[in-house]
Amino acid sequence: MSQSVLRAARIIDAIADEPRTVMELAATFDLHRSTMFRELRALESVGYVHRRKDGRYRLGLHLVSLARRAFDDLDLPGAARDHLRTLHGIVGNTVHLAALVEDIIVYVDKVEDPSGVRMYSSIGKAVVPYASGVGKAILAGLDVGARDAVLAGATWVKFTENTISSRAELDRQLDLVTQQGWAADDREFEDFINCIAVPIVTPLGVVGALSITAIRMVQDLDTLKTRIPAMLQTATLIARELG
Amino acid sequence: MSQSVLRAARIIDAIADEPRTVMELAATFDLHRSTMFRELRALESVGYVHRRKDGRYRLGLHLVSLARRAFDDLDLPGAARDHLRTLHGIVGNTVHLAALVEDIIVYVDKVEDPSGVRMYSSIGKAVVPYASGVGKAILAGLDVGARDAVLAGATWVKFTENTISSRAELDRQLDLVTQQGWAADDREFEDFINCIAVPIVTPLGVVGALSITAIRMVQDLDTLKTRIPAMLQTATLIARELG
DNA sequence: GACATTGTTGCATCATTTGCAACACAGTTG
DNA sequence: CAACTGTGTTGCAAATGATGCAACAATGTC
Repeated sequence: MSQSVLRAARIIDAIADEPRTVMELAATFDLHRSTMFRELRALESVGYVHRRKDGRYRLGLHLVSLARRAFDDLDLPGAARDHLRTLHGIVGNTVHLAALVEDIIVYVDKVEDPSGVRMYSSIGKAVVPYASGVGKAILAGLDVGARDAVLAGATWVKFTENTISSRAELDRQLDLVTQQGWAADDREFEDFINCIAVPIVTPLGVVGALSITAIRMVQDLDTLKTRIPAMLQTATLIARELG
Repeated sequence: MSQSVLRAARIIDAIADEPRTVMELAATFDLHRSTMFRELRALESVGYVHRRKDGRYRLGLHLVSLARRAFDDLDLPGAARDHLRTLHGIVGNTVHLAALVEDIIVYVDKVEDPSGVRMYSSIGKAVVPYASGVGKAILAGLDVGARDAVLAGATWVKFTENTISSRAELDRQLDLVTQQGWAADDREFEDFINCIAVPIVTPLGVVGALSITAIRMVQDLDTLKTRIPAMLQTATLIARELG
């Protein structure tokens, strides 16, 4: 059973790449025309591919409706929950999880440091994208269009002296974030708080980010940076669990 | 080859319905556990399904990335083009095609009545959702959330005496549109113009609408209504071509 | 109008998938 | 704690389903 399904999946991928004819696909997969024809007919009957008037096959609509549900079922908090707690056990700091939900970034989970100061941040609260570690970690992984959408309502309020206050400056920083794979918030939202964030990247792109936070006087940014490897691994584990 | 693929598709649909275990699926499809296990492993290896920690399978992320492309490839104007011209040949009136593109409704094609008056409406122009036949035909097919999104920027300008000028009044009319399957624009945008519109509905939901337009003095609304069966059939043909 | 190319179907062969049995592992119960 | 129940997982021989072929249909091309 695996062979048929595997090949069907590869055929669908080929069609996703660009619409193809029966002959092209038969040649690509080294199959007889008749075989490929039957395969495509089967895929068409379940709505996975669709035959255009010109004879080429493209992806079918049923795939889209499936994906909508797959996306709705995507449970970032659920997938992350245990890993965040494990990370917290390692680093000790408050750990935040943020998700990108339709152009806005929202905190969806956090693990407080019981011994430390409780910080003001609540689950469900929207994140200021340009003034937070998770915001920057997520923005750095988006293409221009998506980045524009997230920043559409940006007011560029200067919360602190370090707050990024222009799109140009932000874009410059995001380039760096993309390169290094993590983002810092160096007193950019609150004067006494630092944080480091890493994106959670699935085959779909960035779906969220996680961060660790510290009071500046207790731990400086360089101390937090030593935690980056652990954070990256946590992010990878969460991504794997998602998909 | 068809049988394996067909069943795989049905299994995926079952999982889309809600996450399932190997045993449940084996029972549903009357297969041995081992067989279903192997099937799911194959589907997992290509990213179509994903095994959660609790052992249940849910849809995989690869499906979502496929769907994104499928959706991008969706070519409403291309699929509609010939059918619109055929319809124009039958009814004679100016035919418009509108698409719902990310919360806004846009004219994407039209067939002018060469003998009639050229009407002011251009391809690419955004439609006023509450003051047009195609707008109402589309809105009627959307759920509350999507309807809210489309109407987010609505100004409720009264273009004519008949223009709908409140959400409540619109919602009332849309109920009727949903019931009857078509929408009218009875001098609601321009005093001298009437139109009838029908939605184009795919398995994904409403993706657009088409309309026929007439100068009120030349053809009244009742005359236009006689064209509804032809329009509905055209919409069905277009939807079929899309999917 | 003949030719070339691709689409489409029936059929016998062949390969893949299937169910079984057996083992592994976890959670549960007496 | 040990036996048990339910599920996950793998090897193997039987059986079902997929494959290529050939032949025909349909379409476009020279």
